[in-house]
Amino acid sequence: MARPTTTDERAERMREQRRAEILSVAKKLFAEQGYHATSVSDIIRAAGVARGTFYLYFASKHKIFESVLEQALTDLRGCIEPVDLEPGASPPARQLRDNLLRILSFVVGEPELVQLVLNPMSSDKEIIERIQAFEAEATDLIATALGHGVELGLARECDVTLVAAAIYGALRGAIQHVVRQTDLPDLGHVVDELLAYAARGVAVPGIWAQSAKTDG
Amino acid sequence: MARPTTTDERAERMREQRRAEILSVAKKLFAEQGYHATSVSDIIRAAGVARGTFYLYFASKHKIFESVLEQALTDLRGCIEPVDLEPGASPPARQLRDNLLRILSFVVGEPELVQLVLNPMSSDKEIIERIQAFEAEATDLIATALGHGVELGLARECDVTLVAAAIYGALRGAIQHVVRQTDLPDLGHVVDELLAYAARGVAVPGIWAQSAKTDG
Amino acid sequence: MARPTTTDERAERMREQRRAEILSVAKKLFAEQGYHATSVSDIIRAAGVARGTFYLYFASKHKIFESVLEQALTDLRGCIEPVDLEPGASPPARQLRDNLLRILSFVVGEPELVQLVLNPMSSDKEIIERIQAFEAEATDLIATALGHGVELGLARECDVTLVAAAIYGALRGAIQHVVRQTDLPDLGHVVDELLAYAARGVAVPGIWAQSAKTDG
Amino acid sequence: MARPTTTDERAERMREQRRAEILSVAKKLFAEQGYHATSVSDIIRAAGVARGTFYLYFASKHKIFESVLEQALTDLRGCIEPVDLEPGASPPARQLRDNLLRILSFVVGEPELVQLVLNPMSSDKEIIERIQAFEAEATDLIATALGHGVELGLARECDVTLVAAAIYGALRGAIQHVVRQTDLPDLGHVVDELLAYAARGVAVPGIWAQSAKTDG
DNA sequence: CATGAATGAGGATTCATTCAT
DNA sequence: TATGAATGAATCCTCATTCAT
Repeated sequence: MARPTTTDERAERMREQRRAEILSVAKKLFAEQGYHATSVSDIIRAAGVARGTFYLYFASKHKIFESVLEQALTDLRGCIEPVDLEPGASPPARQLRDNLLRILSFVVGEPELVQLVLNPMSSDKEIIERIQAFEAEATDLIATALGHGVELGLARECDVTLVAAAIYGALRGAIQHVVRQTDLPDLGHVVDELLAYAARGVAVPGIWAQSAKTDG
Repeated sequence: MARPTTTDERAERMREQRRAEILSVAKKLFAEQGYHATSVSDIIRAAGVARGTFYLYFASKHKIFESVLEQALTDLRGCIEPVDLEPGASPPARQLRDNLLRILSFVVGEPELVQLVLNPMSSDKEIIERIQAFEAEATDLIATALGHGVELGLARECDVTLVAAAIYGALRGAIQHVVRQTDLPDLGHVVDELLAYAARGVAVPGIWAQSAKTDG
Repeated sequence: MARPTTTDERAERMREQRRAEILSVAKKLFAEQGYHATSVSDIIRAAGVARGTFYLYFASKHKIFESVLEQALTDLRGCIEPVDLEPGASPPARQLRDNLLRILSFVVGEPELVQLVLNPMSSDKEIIERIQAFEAEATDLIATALGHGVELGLARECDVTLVAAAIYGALRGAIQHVVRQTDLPDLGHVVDELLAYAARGVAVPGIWAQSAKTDG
Repeated sequence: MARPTTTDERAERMREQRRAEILSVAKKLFAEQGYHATSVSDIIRAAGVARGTFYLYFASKHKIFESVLEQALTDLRGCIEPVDLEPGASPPARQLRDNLLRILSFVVGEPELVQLVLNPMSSDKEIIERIQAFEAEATDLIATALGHGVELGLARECDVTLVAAAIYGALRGAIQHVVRQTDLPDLGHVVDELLAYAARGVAVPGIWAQSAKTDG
């Protein structure tokens, strides 16, 4: 406690800071120009570090791109809270709404990441596969939730994986739509529209009227 | 009638064939590896032509990519028939179904193009913009149709552009889902599920019961 | 005599014509753009012949350039009549004047050749050497004449080869000057000025007054 | 004073050295083989540097050629001191002689440059134009001097620009003559011969006897 | 003879990565 | 640690020449 920070710790912190700075700059550039169009020279120029320094923090251009992507996917995952169906939990529709709101809020704050993940202009196979893995993961999540819904009689019978893919796509489409707006829309409104659209598509006929009231 | 093909015509045909062959090989490679990861060397090796020959048919690597893309977008556009609301025309739902069926059939036959257009891994800004223009076009088409639906009382009031973006996304998601399957599913089934999902999402509450019967 | 031209002869003539046509076009292009900047494609396009045809008449791009150059040098040589010092011949100064006039007249009619020979922009070593050989030849001619002049007491003692090189250079400079004029000057005037300048430079002091009268 | 050279300064010097080394090698090759016949591969092989290193110092093959040429023209210009006609200055003939001596001395020490500037074998239009601009400049200088000479009654009336072109040509011819000698001649002798030739050509008749005494 | 599609060696340039200081 | 000069494999493209028709 006498010396809360050793020299090493301070050094470590500076190291982290520098790494973060380079990473941040790279994220911006990758999102703007794509992987191939962004050279290591671009990154070090923008970050104000020497060429050699870059390789002190990242093993290769490929690796820093992976780091950027990893961070993006991790952050995105962090927005999603699996729907809790326990008795005491808040209503599923509510949880769904909160999830969407979190995702959209995050995405609006980091539009570059959207570009990176949803329009991965220029990358190589491995990276595309990484992104597709994320999409599969997200789609699975939706499929699982949808499956539960069907079991519980909340959602109608359907080709669960196909509809999940469609829902993921719808969400993705909506996100792109939102991100492209010059002035940000009311996210609550977007979520409501989205839910109204997506939920109806899977709701069992009778249930709709009620859920509409609940959500609205 | 005596000489149905002149020498010139035959030469022209061979020229076309060769061009098509290179184009086809390039399409495959671009779809598999992306624009940057595919070198002209890759293309000529796969096509079995000399380096110079390539440039006899295409002015540059960029141009051949544009050709591939152009063809894809043109073919895709060709699948879409604007919905005819005239009295004598077949029911809109039917026309919608036919459109979807055509798109899916085409897409299933050319899975590489899907990769190219929907997951344009690696390309440069200009190309990405071309694809986004296509997406905007498609989304606009949907938005217009949706707007008409609302006016006619077939669809409920909603944020038309947002929902159109969601619908485009849903379609896109479904297509990717279909293309990824190893053994092709019954496209009719896919279309029905898709319609069931997408239509409900926008249908006016009362109408659903009927349209469900009609479509199902 | 019955048939003054056989089929072969006619064919031969046509062959010659075609060759000449290509050569002429090539001369123009080489003079305008230089050797390297002029492609075989440029030549055949301008000449309106097929690629293969070109190689029917000229073994290579290099060879056609040699032909162009050869023609130019031959024509240029044709303008020069060695000064005849025999008793009955016209006065040497007169012969000199005629030579210069012939050279300038030719050069003014074929400005491209000047460019080609005097400013051989872009050529390779071998060709440059060919041109230098021509220059050496011309300089030798001048040196010999100058030597005779010294022997005969018409020219003052001097470093004959050096002065010959200077005289050749002076002539060359004057030619370039003339060719660059947009509207052609009076060649007689140019020759007189040139002679006045060049002759004085080598004349024996005393002689000048007379030769000035003679020339003027 | 304690540390006369910082690390930076030393690095800068090394950088300069390397650049100079490549430039020197390139000058030699360009002079020997011409622009087109000299490949970047030739240069880096001769300079013993890697391909990338070349582009570290010169943006392109074209640029390094420009640098070589620029240096040559600058050095050449540096040899010329405009003739000073002020009362106290040394006699014009003397100044002329010194100029010529400087030019010849320089040229003898850098024979490659002569090749480059006077026989610019292979280059493109732009470069040829640059050289012609230099020639025009030099010719203008001579023309101006000659014009003054005429005004002052030192030179006879003549077509100034034409004679200037001839004088420039004569100088050029002499330079080529000198450079081609295997063993270098006495430059003083060359200059005297050249002056004797060139000066007489323009001197007013009467003046010659005197100036001959003065110069000789 | 004439044609022009096909060829492939060769050229200029880029850029991710290394390493001596 | 930080630096940035040096590296060279890899890329796109050109163009003189050939040869089957």
